[in-house]
Order: sequence, then structure tokens, then C-alpha cells
Amino acid sequence: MARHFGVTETAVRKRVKNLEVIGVIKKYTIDVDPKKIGFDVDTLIGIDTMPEKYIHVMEKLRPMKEVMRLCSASGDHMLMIECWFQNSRDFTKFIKMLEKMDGVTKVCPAIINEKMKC
Amino acid sequence: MARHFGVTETAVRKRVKNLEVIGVIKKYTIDVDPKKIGFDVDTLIGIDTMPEKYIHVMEKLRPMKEVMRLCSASGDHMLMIECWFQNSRDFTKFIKMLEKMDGVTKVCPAIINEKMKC
DNA sequence: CATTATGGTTCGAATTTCAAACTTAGAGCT
DNA sequence: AGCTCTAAGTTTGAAATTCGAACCATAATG
Repeated sequence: MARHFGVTETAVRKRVKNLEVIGVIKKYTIDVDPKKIGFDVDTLIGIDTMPEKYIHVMEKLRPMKEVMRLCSASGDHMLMIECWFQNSRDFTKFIKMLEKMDGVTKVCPAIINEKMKC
Repeated sequence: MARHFGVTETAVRKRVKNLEVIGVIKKYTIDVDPKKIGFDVDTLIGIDTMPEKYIHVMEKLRPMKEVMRLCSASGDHMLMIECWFQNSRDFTKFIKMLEKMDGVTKVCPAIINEKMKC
């Protein structure tokens, strides 16, 4: 980067450090291909809950090993989760579990076929 | 990592290198906070299209600067995109544009409030 | 039983990391 | 204008890391 921008390596380091401190850079991550490690089913699931059970459902979902990402949303769905499964059986089982979960009113699963842009 | 697993640093390097070669590690990324750089509206948008216009819509969306991620899916929606906007005005404008786009039959936007797990 | 593949280790030179001290240059005051 | 403060760069050198090459050890295989 330093070479690219024509400044010293230290200057770049200071800027990056600052981006970390002020929170622009939240973290450094590794993009892993779920299929390559046996997770053939990558899904995005929209969930709606009864308003008073919202936090409860969220707290219940968060620690689940299948749940790779979780965000609260407004609009089409109240919660959106990305989940990885070894196979479609596990996927179906999980969806059924969600539908039965206390406070959940709607479950809208989408199976991700291909990530065209990341 | 080497210290953690009690092997040499070179051993770890070789394993990581191998993970890169076989594609388990797709890439190294930086997780940036959109709000911190002026993108106050982070959204997840589900899109449905007429089957014959599917590829066409996808190719049109992919290069758009607002589109941070794009994946093809089956189930709840045919396409799922994550988009960043500076403000809700830009967001609304984009949604209207999508709705008018040739071949698009349905647009389901969700505004991400908080990423609880990444 | 010899051979190959796999997964380690050792070693050292080259490169990178990183903090401390120092230098601008501009912005905001009086 | 003169002064001070701050943001952003540079220099420098010691410490740490990177990384290839050469070299084991072991298990699986023809």
C-alpha cells in the first residue's frame, strides 16, 4: 500500500491504526467456502416474531452453531439469519424447529445457490 | 497460532497455504462499518424476476456501486442483495428503480438495524 | 520391501513491523 | 503577523516475522 500510494510504510500504518481505533475497520476476517468444508446448504432466513417475543427469539438464535450471522431488521422481516447446514435434511429440521419456536410467526427461508459478488 | 497449537510456525504456514490452494480460504477481507463512512442505511433486498429475465437482471445489478453483495437463491427470493446507501432518500430512489426494472416482479427490502453476529 | 505422500522440523537470510523522535504544513486564535 | 495546536508525514534502527530450502518421520500403497 505504501508503495502504491507513494508514502512511507509508517504513514500507512498510522492511518490504518486510526481506522481501527475510530471503528471504521471493525475486524479482519477470512472468507471461507462453506461447501469446501462440508456445509452444502448455505441459507438466508427471514424471521418474523410477535413483537413482545422479539428479543427473546433473538437471544435464542444467536448462540446456535448453525447461525453464522444474525441481524435485526425492519421492513420485509424482523430478523435475518444466515445459516450453514451439512445437508438439506438438517436444513429442513432447523426450519421446522424455527416454525415451532415460541414467539415466531413467520419463517421465510432462501437457499443461496451462488455468491456472485462478495 | 503455532504457539496455540504447539507446532512450528512453518507447519501452520503450510496448512494455511494449502487451505488457500484448495479453496477453503477464499480470501482475506476487512469488515468495515458502513455507518462510520457515511452509509447510514444498510439493507438486504430480496428480488424476484420473470424466469427468462433472471440472468439479465442479475448482470445489471452486479456492477452497481450500491450493491455490496449479490447472491442467487431459491426459496423466498430469487436474488438477494445487500446495499449501502448514504441516506433513506437514496434508498427509496433505488427501490423505485428496482421496481421499474425490466423483468423484476417483486422487491422486498429490509433495513438492517444492527448486526448482532457476524 | 521399497516408494510415495503427508505433515512435520530446523535454519537463516530477507523482509516487515513498530515505536520513538523529529518535521512539516495548515487551521484557529489573539 | 505571530503563536500554538493538531493532523499527517518521515527517518531510523532494533526486534520480530516471513518464508523458502533442505531435511526428518510415519503411514499408506503397489
